Amino acid sequence: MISTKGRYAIRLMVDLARQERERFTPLSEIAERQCISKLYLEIILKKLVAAKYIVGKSGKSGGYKLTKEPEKITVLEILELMEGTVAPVACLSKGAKSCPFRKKCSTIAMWTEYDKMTRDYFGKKTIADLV
Amino acid sequence: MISTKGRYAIRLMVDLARQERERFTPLSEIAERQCISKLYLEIILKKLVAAKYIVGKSGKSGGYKLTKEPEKITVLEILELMEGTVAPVACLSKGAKSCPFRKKCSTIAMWTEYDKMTRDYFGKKTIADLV
DNA sequence: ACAATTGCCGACTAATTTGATATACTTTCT
DNA sequence: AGAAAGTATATCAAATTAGTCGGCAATTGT
Repeated sequence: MISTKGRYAIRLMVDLARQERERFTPLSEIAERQCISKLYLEIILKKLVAAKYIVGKSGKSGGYKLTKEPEKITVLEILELMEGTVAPVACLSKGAKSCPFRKKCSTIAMWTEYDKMTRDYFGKKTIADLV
Repeated sequence: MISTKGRYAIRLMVDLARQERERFTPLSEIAERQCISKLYLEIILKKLVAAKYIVGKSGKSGGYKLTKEPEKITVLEILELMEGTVAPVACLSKGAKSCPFRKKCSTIAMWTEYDKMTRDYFGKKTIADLV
């Protein structure tokens, strides 16, 4: 299940996408609109800033804004950033240690197909689609 | 992400489906074949027995067997039994308290569609398909 | 210049889930 | 009787989740 970090991150990006493009939107404004704790949102924003999806600006009339068009940001990217992976099972996430049982595993094909479906769905969905 | 409970349960069902239909297969045999701790598998089997997917028989030449044809058991059923839900987000799982933010939520439609895809995929996949 | 505003950073915590393990007991067949 | 098997209950350590808190740094409107 997608955690609040991933879910909130998407809502946050959509919220920013709805604002005037060049304006810096303060966190307190977003938090209030989205009904999410400001303190908790900070953690999420920090990651998004580090990954250069948004930029922050301190001081009066500071805030956050997107660094690129919402059309060019997929939901998959954001989810992978926040959740680490969207793989349905541990053995399909990147960096997973190879499973010695894999060759005999009766279920791996099913998980692989489902993983592909998932990546396809979220990889085609952009932030702009949700605005 | 699907936990080991769900994943092991499916492998276990497939393993049983591969055995002679009326024979009781002892847990130790399954555990060895599937490389899963016998003690841990017990927890999983207990749930499957309680839900009447399999029956256990004590004593010598005892073990477990399926109660119905593998063609009639979907992966979705097993996953829901073991994981509680396959919903991608909390607000779509059954028994979730209604979200006051739902009407304004920019992402609920996406999650709902993905949830439908998921239920469709696993609802059509049966244990027999994995044998 | 300065005070208010806003982001940035690291640590902390409480509750829950996960992936088991251990022990004792009951049932059944030979 | 005794071995082989399932049944039941309890416990546990580690990780994850969802948040909170306090303080520092940057910026700007006046």
